[in-house]
Amino acid sequence: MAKTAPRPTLRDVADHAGVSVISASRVMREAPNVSESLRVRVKVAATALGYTPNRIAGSLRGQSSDLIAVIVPSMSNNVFPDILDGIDAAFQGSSLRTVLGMSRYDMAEEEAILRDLLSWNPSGVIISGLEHSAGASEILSGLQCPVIEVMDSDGDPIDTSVGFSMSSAGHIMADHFVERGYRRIGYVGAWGERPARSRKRRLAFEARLAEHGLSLIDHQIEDAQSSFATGAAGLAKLMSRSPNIDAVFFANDDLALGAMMHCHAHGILVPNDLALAGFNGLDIRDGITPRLTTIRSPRAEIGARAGQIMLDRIGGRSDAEHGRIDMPLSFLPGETT
Amino acid sequence: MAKTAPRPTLRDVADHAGVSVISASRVMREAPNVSESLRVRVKVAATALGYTPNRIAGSLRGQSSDLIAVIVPSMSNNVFPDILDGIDAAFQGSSLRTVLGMSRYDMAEEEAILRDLLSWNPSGVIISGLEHSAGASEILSGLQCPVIEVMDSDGDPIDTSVGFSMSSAGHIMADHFVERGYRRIGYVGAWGERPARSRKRRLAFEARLAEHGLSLIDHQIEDAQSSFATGAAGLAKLMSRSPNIDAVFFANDDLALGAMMHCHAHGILVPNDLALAGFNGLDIRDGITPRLTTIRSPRAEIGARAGQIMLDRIGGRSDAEHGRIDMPLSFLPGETT
DNA sequence: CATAAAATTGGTAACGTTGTCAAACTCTCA
DNA sequence: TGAGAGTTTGACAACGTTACCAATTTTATG
Repeated sequence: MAKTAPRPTLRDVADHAGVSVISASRVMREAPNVSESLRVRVKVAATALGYTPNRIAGSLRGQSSDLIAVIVPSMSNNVFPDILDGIDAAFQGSSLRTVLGMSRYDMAEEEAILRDLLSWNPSGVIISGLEHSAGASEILSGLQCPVIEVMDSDGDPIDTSVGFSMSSAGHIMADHFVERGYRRIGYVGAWGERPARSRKRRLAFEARLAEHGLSLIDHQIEDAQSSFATGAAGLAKLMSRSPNIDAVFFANDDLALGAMMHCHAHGILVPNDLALAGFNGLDIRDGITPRLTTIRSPRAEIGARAGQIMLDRIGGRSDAEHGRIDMPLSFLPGETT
Repeated sequence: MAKTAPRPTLRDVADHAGVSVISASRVMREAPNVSESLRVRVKVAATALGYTPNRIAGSLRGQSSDLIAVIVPSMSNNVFPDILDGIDAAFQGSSLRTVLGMSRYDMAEEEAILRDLLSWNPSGVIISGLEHSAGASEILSGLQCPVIEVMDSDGDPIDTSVGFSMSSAGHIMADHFVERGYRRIGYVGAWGERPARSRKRRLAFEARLAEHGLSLIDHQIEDAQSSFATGAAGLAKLMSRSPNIDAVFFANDDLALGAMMHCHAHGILVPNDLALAGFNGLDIRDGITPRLTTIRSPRAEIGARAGQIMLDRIGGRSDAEHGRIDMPLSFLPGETT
C-alpha cells in the first residue's frame, strides 16, 4: 500500500541538514571551500536519507557525462571481451562508465549505434577499427570529446588510436613460413573479411611473400563466423582446389584449430603434410597438441591503454597521449609449422 | 579558430521549422496527434541542422532513462560475453542501452558498482547471481525498476531470475559418474569458489553421490582464476593427496581441459586411468581429443531471455514474465568419462 | 448551418543538478 | 579598531527535454 518514497534529492538532504541546496551539492562532490562542520552535517543527512546523486541531472547541467561510449563488433569474438576487461581495469576507481554498443560487423549498424550513443552525451568514444562508414567518420571527426580507435594501427586515426599493426602481423608470418621452407602457401579467412583488419593482414602477408619471390597459391574466405567448423570447412575447400599446398595462414586461432582437427580426422600430418598458423594467441592454444604457431595480439593491453588515455584526456592531463599508438605483437612459435 | 558550433537543440530545430519546441519534441519522439505537414517540416529542419536528441535531458524530465545497468563479474570468464551478446541481441532495435559494471568477483565491489550505476537512473538492472551483499540485496529489493538476476536458478530471486540449476548440474554429473562405474571421485574448483554458483554445483554433486552411497573422496579448490594451468595444478595436488582417485569433476571446461593436458603430459590415460568432466560446454571442446564430457550452460539464451523480459517489462507488457525462470541444461557426453 | 467532438498546436513549468556571482562572515595585521 | 584579504555560504538561473493543460483549428453530426 505504502507508496514507495521517491528517491531523495539534494533538496531533501539540504533541508534535513538545514543548509542550502548548493552547499549540499558542494559537499557531495567534494568541492573546496566547505567548512568541516557543514560537511559533516550534510554527510550525516545524506546517509540518513540514503541519498544517491542523480548523475543524469548532474550531466545535464554540467555538460560532461562521465559516460564513455564503447562500440565493438561483438562479444563472441574472443578479442573484444579482453579489450573491455582492459578498459574496465583502467576505469576502476574513476567515475567513468562504459555504455556498450555492438555493431555486428556492419558499418551501417555501427553508424546507427554511434548516433544513438552520442545522444547520451558521452565524454568519450572508444570504437574498434580505423575503418568506418563515411557518415560515422564525419561524426567522429566533429566530436569535441576524445575518440580512441582500438585494435588497428596501420592507418591514420581520427584522433587517437591504440592497436597493433596488421601489416606487421602479416610480415612476421610470411617471413616465418619462408624461413621454415614452405613454398606453396594458402590462406583461410572468415566472415567475408569483415572487419577489414583481417584483410589488411592477408594483403600484407601476400605482399611479403611477393618480396620473397613467392605468391599466395590460393585463399578461401568463408562467409560464416569464425569457428572451428568454419576453419575446417575453409581448409577443406582450399585443399580440394589446391591439393599441393604445404602451409596455411589462418585469420585467427579458432579457424586454425578447427583446421587442425580436420587434418587430424583426415590423416593429414601437421606440420609434415601441412603447416598451420593462426593469429591472436588465445589461451586455448595451450591445451592442444601440437601447439599452434600463432601471433599474440595484445588485447587487454590495448583496452587498458585506451582506458588510461581516456582517463588522462578527460582529467585534462597535459601529458595525455595522442595520435597513433602501436602495441607490440609477439610471435609464438609452436609445433604446427 | 572557428569556435565549433554547439550541438543544435530542439529549440534550434523548432525555430528553423517555424514551430514550437514542444511540437518539434513530439515529432522527434513520434508522438501521436501531429499533422503530416508539421512532421515533415520538423524532420527537414532536424536533418538540415544535424540534430541529435539529448537523451540526458529527456531522461531527466521523463524520469525513465532507457539505460539498463548490467553487472557481471568479469569479461574474461567465457560465460559473460555470451550473456552480453544475448542481451544485446534482445535490445537490438529498441532504445535500451547497456551500461556495464564489473564486480571482479567481489561482493563489496558489486555493491559499490550497483550504487554507482543507480545514480544513472537506470530503467532496469541485470545482475549476475542470486547472492549479493546485504547492502546490495536491500538496494535491489527497494528498486522500482525491473531487476533480473541471471545465471543461477536455485534460490529465490528478488524480482525475476533467468538461469539454470546448479543442483541439477551437480546431479546430472553425479549420476553419470556413478552410471559409468566410477567410485573414487574427486572435484577441482578455482577462484576460491567465488561466485557461489560453483560451490552450489559441488555441494549438489556431493549430495547426489551420497544418495548413491558414495562420498566425494577429495576436493581441491584453487585460489587462482580458472585457466588451463589452474586446472592442471589443481589436479596435480588432488592426485598427490589422493592417488587412487578414478574420476574428477571440474568447476568448468577450462580447468578440465588443463587437467587433460596434465594427464597427457604425465602419461595418465583418460578415461582409463582417470575420467574427467567439465562444465559449460565451450566451443573449444570440439577441438580437443578425446572430447570432453561436460554440461552445456545456455548462456546466450539466458542473456536473450533476460533482455526480452526487460524489454517487455519496460514496455509495460502485461504478459511479461516474472519470478524464477529455469533454462534447461544439456548433458554433452564425451570420451573422457 | 450550428454545435459538439476530435485533432492539432502552443505555453508554462518542471526534472535535479551545478556554474556564476554576490553576500556574509572570519581572520590578519597595521 | 578598521581595512583588506580570504573563506564560507547562499540565491538565481540554466542545462534540454517533456508532462500537463489550455487554446486553436479541423472534422463530424444532427
